[in-house]
Amino acid sequence: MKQKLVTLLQQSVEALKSEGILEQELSPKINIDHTKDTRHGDFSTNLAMILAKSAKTNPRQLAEKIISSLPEDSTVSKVEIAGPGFINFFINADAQFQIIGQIHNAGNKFGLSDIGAGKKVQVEFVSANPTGPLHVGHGRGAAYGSAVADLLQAIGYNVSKEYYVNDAGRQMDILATSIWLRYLEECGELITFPSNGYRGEYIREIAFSIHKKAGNEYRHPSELVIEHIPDDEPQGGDKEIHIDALIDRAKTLLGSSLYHDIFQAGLSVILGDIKQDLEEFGVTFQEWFSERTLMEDGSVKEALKRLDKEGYLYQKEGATWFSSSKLGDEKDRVVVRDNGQSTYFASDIAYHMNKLDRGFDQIINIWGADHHGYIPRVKAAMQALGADDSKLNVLLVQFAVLYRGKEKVPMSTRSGEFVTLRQLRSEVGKDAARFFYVMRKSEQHMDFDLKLATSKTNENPVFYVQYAHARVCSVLRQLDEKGWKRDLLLGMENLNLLTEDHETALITTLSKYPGALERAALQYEPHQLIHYLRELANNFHTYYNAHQFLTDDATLRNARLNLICAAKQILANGLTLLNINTPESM
RNA sequence: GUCCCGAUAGCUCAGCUGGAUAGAGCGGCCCCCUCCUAAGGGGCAGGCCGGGGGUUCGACUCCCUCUCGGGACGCCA
Repeated sequence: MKQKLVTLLQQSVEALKSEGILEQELSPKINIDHTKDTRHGDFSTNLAMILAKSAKTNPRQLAEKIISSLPEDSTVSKVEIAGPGFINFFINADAQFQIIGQIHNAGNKFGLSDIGAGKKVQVEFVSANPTGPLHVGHGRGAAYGSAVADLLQAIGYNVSKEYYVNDAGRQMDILATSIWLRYLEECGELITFPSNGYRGEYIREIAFSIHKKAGNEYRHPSELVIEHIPDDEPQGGDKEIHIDALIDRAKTLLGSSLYHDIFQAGLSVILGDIKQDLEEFGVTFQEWFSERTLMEDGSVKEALKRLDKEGYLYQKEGATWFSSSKLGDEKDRVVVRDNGQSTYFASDIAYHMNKLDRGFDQIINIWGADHHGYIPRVKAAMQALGADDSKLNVLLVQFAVLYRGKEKVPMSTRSGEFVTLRQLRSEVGKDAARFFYVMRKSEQHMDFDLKLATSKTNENPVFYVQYAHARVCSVLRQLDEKGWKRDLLLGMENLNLLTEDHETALITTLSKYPGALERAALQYEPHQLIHYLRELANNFHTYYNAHQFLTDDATLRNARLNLICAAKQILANGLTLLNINTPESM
């Protein structure tokens, strides 16, 4: 409908050009908006106000001329000038009704489009270190990332969802060592657990199962384990030095093969847990990309070689630096440490090189907001690799701050004191969790009150939307119980009986769905879709309370049924896209 | 100190790439089930859109500045 009005206005502008009223080279962007107030018609444009200056006349006069050279069209019943120079369009009711038939014909495909034209987009998200279960902070990234990806898919992009697994590096060594120490405890050794180790209960569980399976195979006396190890922080030492020494000790005592066993056991259990957790949350990935493979297959070396070849690497103080400051970063960054190990950032450069090589037209990274300082250096790396860094789009997600009532819940992965995504799901359910997470703008701080979210009294907006869907289903069941049958054709032929204010409002809202979906997708703002669905549900509930659908008059009844079934379809399309269930009864 | 994000009703937040009288939910008060699930609906009260400048026909929206919150600034990942 919008497109149609744009075309009509374009024709009018062309006509005015040839009359010499408007300048030839003018090609204004034509803006059509839904009106907020029905007294202003259905659509409006600010075209006259935009062009008034260059046409050297006032907006209302110009609007007059635009209207008079507007071609006749059967869908437009009235055109008015209002306010400072808005041109308001009133659409024929018959044309408005068409949306119901369109929704019925397209079904669950209604709203989908090919705006993306099949362009390849990669969305990388969650990518939490596999050192423990996902917590509620990761949950937000998961919900947001999958929503963004699914929305882009819906408007015709070819989307690939990916999880980058940080299965290399010091954190993983700390994990392996933590497991080993718990294992030693399991064997009966007396161990003072490092303050910097992973303290979660899941570590003990992994240790327990290793002990159960392998007995004392990995056991060493605690005296040997702690011999000459520098003090931990509580004893006045440095916790980092302490844990690094323990890692070295683990590697020495166990040897690389046995150490790798422990490492691998930890990784596979935790990663398996994460995968299952996400799957139950309705989040799936095409690719789980391992950081370690980048190191093992030489990609990291290759990436550094390319940077070196372009003259972006130099040596200083025993380390290798990338001169990212030449490319917009605030300072240069180390890529190979003085101990010969490459940094996390080096892996990241290789990873993005890999993404580029895979030929994505657009790369979207979803990161926690605390990583925003990384954006310039990654973009710098992409430029250094000869790529267009505008291909990379980093979306930031603020952490959710948890509250229990008025009390802030402290969270730290190390201390093991955190609320997991799994706990959240079991308490509030998948639907509520996803809905809540995506309800807010991603870069907005979010207060997540567990008490409120876990309370059985439902102030939860997800039910409001789901209930609208269930209510339509209920009406259809009632129809059946009354021994009536739905007559689709009869309803379609009598849509013109839908003249109540509530009905036109609902129809208008339905017609906004494709636009809402498109905007939500292109702006990476799934919350816009949520807001749309709430508006739609509200329109429906109001209508439901004001009018009886199952009237004795079969023509009116079937017309109304067609309308509410269209509403049901859109509710289902939107909720399904967000991976939220559409219950038939509640 | 530099950078990022935020500041809108008592609370939590929207405000659709600058538009007409700033909205919703919750909380408060008042109404609506002989009627398709009241997990619903209707109404009332509640706002210097953080302050101040600027651009514009027009600003919650864009620019500058200040104030106040949150976060980031490692040879950690």
